[in-house]
Amino acid sequence: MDKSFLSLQGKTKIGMKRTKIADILQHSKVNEEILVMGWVRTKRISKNVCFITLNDGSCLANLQIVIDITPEIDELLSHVHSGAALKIFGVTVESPGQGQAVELHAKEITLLGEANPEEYPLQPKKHSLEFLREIAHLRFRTNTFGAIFRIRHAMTYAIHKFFNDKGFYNIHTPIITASDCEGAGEMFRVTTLDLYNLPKTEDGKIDFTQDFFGRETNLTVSGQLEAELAALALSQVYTFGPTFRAENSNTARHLAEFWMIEPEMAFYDINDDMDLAEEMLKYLVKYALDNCREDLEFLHKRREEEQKQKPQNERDEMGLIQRLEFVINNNFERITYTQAIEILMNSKPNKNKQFVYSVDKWGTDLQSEHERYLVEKHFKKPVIITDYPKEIKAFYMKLNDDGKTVRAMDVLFPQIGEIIGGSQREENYDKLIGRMKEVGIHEKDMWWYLETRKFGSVPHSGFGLGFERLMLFITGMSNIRDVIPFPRTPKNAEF
RNA sequence: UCCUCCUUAGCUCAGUUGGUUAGAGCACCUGACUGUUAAUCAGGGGGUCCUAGGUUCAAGUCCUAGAGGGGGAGCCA
Repeated sequence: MDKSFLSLQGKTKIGMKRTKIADILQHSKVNEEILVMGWVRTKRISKNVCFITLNDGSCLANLQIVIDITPEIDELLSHVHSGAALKIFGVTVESPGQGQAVELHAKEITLLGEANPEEYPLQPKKHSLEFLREIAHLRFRTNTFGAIFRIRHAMTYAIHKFFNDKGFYNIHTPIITASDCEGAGEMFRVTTLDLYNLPKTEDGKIDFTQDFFGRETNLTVSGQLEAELAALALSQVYTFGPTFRAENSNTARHLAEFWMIEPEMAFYDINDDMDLAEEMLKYLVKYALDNCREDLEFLHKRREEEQKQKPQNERDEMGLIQRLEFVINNNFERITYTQAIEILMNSKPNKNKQFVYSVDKWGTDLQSEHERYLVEKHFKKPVIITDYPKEIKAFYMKLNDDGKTVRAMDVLFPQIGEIIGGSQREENYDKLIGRMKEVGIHEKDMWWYLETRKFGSVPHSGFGLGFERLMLFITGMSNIRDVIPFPRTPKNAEF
């Protein structure tokens, strides 16, 4: 017999199914026979009774297990520590203690997996997020990361539901690509060539014709161009997949590998595009509030504690939940780049030279501090800025009649800055060729993209939403490494 | 990549002007306790003071270089 198996009264029914803790806490009445499995958070033991809080990830809350101590059970319990996995058969009883309505009176306990307390790093106390990042394989077992990754799942589902309900089709765009069309940043090379013995051409360059694809290939930086191809037949499509940037960005808002949602819609102009972006963001925030209440309230309290550590002037004006509700209940402010520059030039911090980069002329890109001023100080709500100078935007964006600006739109959120970047696309073949020449993109590399402008070209628009940026906003976390299970950043690909 | 701060027990941190054997709380182990909620109380074990070099009679503490991490910036989503 399994040594770790110990029966108090031996009543497990053969074939009995496990009940999730979320279901027990929500639906169970007293005096029900139940089988649970999960991981020990804490154990408190005295002479005659032992309390174990058990968590199985189905919800934030733990189930309290109550065990009457006998000599045999005492021996088993000496092997039970934080992190151990248990299977428990018992009967639900009304809890005489504080903190929970029902608890499980154990009849039979099986130790599924021990956790050596000398080595197990998680304790029933606050750990720093930096420390937990170093044990990303175990941080799922904390309240904070349990909540975050349950919400992350809910947001993934809500995104697919939102688009599905609107008649969009999900398109899987390639992860390995030969084009660097967007110029969105440094790319990761994909190759099967022997790096210690590279084949060379006669003029001494690397001979990529011998590589796996017979040409240079990279990991994608965006699925947008491929999504456009699909949109010009299926009308409304979206991608939701991983994207990669080899930029040496060391910030709390950048990852080398992140997930992006890129809807692309035929017959949409820039205003339709903005309407969709705003509708989607509000839908997702509302979905989180409606479906992730317990986890959000935990993160709300967590953030409140965090804010107390900060000096008064750096604290948030709103709590996490208030901020989410505020986004749902207020329309986003829509202004042009030109209006934004005017507001900034006349702003107090600009006149008092409080900006690191002062705003003195039309045409320069907005810095983080300027975006934050507009969103957090001037309008105090999400802002959409449109019609940027063409020089600071990508080649595929539709040129306005003024010849100077393009129909781009950026959605700016408090705390995190740019959460969405999008545009109406240039559907005119000649204008698109002209812009490509200006920025130095070769026609022959983009022949397939250009053909859509030759065969039944229509006005169309789209945008990109950084999934982890959305997660930052929803969870109130401040570092992007804490809203993706296994972050990829410069010098870090552990796990 | 730039600026800036940090690195002391498993974790969170203290460590005075450079001066004897480097401390606390939590965790762990032992004991006490009939209901705990990060239980409580008493006792115990636990250290490459990030690494390398230097200054000094003496370095956790000062200097130089490197590694790792945080915050901010750039680039962007």
